[in-house]
Amino acid sequence: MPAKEKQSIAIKAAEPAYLPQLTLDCIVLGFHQDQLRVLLLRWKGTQEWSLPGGPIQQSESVNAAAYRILKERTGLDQIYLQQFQVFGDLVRYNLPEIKTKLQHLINPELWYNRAVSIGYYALVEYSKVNPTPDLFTDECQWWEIKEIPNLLFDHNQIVEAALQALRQQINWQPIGLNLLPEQFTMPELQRLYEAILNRPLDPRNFHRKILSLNILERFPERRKGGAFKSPYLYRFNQEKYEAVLQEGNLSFL
Amino acid sequence: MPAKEKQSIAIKAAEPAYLPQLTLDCIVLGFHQDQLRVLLLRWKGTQEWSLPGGPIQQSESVNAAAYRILKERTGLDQIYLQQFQVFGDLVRYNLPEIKTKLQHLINPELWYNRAVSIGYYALVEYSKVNPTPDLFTDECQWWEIKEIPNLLFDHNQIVEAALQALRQQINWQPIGLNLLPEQFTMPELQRLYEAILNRPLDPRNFHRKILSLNILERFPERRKGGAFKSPYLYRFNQEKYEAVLQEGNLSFL
DNA sequence: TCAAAAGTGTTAACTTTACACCCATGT
DNA sequence: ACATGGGTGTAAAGTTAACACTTTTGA
Repeated sequence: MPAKEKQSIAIKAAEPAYLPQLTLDCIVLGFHQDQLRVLLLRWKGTQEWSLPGGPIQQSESVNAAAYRILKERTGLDQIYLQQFQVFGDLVRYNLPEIKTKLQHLINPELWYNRAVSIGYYALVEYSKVNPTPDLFTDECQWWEIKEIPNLLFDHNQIVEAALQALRQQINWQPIGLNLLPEQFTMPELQRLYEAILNRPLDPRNFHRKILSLNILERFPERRKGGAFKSPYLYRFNQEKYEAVLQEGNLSFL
Repeated sequence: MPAKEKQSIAIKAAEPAYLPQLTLDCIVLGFHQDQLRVLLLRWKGTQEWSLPGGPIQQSESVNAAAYRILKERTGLDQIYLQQFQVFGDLVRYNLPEIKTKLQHLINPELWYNRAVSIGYYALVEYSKVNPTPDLFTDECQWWEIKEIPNLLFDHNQIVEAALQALRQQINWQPIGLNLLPEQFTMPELQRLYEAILNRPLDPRNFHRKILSLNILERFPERRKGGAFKSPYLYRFNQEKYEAVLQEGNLSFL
């Protein structure tokens, strides 16, 4: 990278148009081929990966910053987003190591000694996402949750914390549906839950439980295509779903 | 207040020894005379109340800042503390109004246009607390949760959010015990739960449910003193309690 | 002896779990 | 015809909810 560009990126990151020493990290989760996946970015000129994220502008709320970042990285704007934890330890990762690894992109003097990060997880429909790198990265890609490499910063821990938070929440609220396309089959939904909870579920009990929430509508047609009995298609009833999310007083699975 | 002192307080608040534009608010909950209570501070020379809180030092983690503030306001250091939400809206309260109300304490020019606040709730044993005001306030007092006045900033909303978070958590974890003295009776514990959940509970079912957690030990003696049957005293078994907190896989009440 | 609050058990309703066979479809 | 995966019901176990009377104590 020419020195000029390096300089301008670095200045941008330090600009006082942002809240200093505060960042935001997003765990963007999708579901594809029976696997939970997370969106990661590869930093320019390196093989180093990290979560999408960044600073918060003075002129936007923290939630708006999360939506903005998600919009930039995925192209989507109607997204289920959940703030789940603040990472505020004094030493969250090996800063000298980061400075060295990224010195070709960011002037080492411009790093804060510490920053606090607000963690969000987002649930998105895999097929609608258009993964887009940011200024510092030149690749944005889905990774299977079980194959995530060593990430920069404390991002491995943040992913782990996000998954724990998600597993908690899924006990109370039918979050899983945000990860599926508009039409989906019961076995697909079940595999999604199995992926999130990381354990097998009984199909008969699962079926009964989900239907008892009364947030699904079954289509008359079935999905064709495999060498087996065609499954029914469902979609979820947005209104009833919202009502259930509001109340949040169901225990689930 | 003499101009000199005003100046020094103001400089302190703006000192770069703190993370800029980030603060922390603590909802300190206690239980006394069958009522949930919250610790509030009255600002010097005003009748205005707010939550304890403040900025985070560069040299301390966010959690450490919360413990520090709690220690300063209550004298306690072994406290159940739970980070529950970040308040990051662009406009969280009427800033010009705040500047005016507190201009005798803080130079209006020193306020940030916005700040993000990290909300913590703390559960403490009422009788052990020694309420202590901070630099800006001259009174620190318990208020019944149902009688909280209009607070400065967005603190009424923050209290409301804390209570909601607490009610959620109490479904999973036997939090209530943190609010009671070492020895307590079953009816006391029940009244605590009723205060948090804001609804009556059946004493027989409650008794059974709590005991089934296996975290309580009953003393042979009973508590004397009222014109009625003396209740048994209990304490909780720290080890088993910790184990239950860890797992967090019990649904409760 | 009376008033106040504590202690305690049973049943019905509901929820959760465990479990296995037949069906539809494409090759 | 067969391999693949989808759809479906029932019974037992466990959990939750509803409900009322007797006991102890101090005044």
